[in-house]
Amino acid sequence: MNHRPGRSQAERASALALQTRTLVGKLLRTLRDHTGHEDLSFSQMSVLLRLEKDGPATVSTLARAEAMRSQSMSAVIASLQAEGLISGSPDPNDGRQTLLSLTRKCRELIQERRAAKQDWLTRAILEKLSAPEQDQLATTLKVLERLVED
Amino acid sequence: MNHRPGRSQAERASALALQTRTLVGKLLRTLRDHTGHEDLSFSQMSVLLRLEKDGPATVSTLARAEAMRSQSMSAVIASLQAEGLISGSPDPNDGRQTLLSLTRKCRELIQERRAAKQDWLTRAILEKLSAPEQDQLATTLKVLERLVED
DNA sequence: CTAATATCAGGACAACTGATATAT
DNA sequence: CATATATCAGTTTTCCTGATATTA
Repeated sequence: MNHRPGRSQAERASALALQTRTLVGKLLRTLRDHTGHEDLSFSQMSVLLRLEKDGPATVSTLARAEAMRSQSMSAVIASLQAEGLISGSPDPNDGRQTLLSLTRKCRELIQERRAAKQDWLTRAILEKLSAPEQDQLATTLKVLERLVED
Repeated sequence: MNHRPGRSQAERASALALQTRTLVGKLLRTLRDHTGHEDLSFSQMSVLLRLEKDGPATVSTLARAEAMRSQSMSAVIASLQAEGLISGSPDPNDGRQTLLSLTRKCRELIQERRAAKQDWLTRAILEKLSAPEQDQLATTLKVLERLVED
């Protein structure tokens, strides 16, 4: 169905761009809906999951990882600290930086949620995508990463 | 690299979910940055491109297509009408509905922008993705569509 | 009368810009 | 001094909820 004659590369890329753009918007809104209002926000959740996966990080590092300004990330961090989910300790090697890590309370919360399968996206991937489709998603995510790298 | 022993399906799905979540956030912010501030917003652009591709539509239809409330879509539409980019005419068959379509001015604007290759995402797809990667992206987009369908 | 469409009003949240303090 | 990190303050944008008018 692709590469059919009469359709230029540019037209094809343009159609792909529209599809991608729309899907990003839909996924964002759907994720936000399913993350829960009295719960954690989209950005808060991203930060927690990242810290859990990669270990302690600084505000700047997290901001870059999410393609967000450090001022915006500071606000996310402050809200998470206010809820006792992450804690910061000064970096002994560089006084400007603060190393952020998950509190025990947060780790327990994540474990609970994971056990209760409360993450909508994880559940959707498990239930609606076959193993080959999951592989394909993983590969495409790497490709898309290239687009936002700069 | 996938399906390696010792890693449960659930862990794999969880990791994929994190990657997906992060990418959605990054793509959204990157798209918003590149769409231009004094220009059209992310949502405005999505609506215009959709109307161009699929022809006239109603507020409700557009809202559903973007997984957004009709009240929110109404606001997007109002802003586009204020700029003279779309026009609405009452549906003769159903007095509740208004059929929205692109104005001549808007079509010309889109053509100009396309000729000037001003859409960042289209350009990025053309320049950074090989033809097979573009095919793969198209297939994965369909898979992801299933996740947000409900 | 019930359901669907669209809009108005008000509010919450996310992320921005600009300015500032501190440490390298 | 120039650069990097982090935060404070103020603002904009986007999208939401709830209520209302209109038409099917």
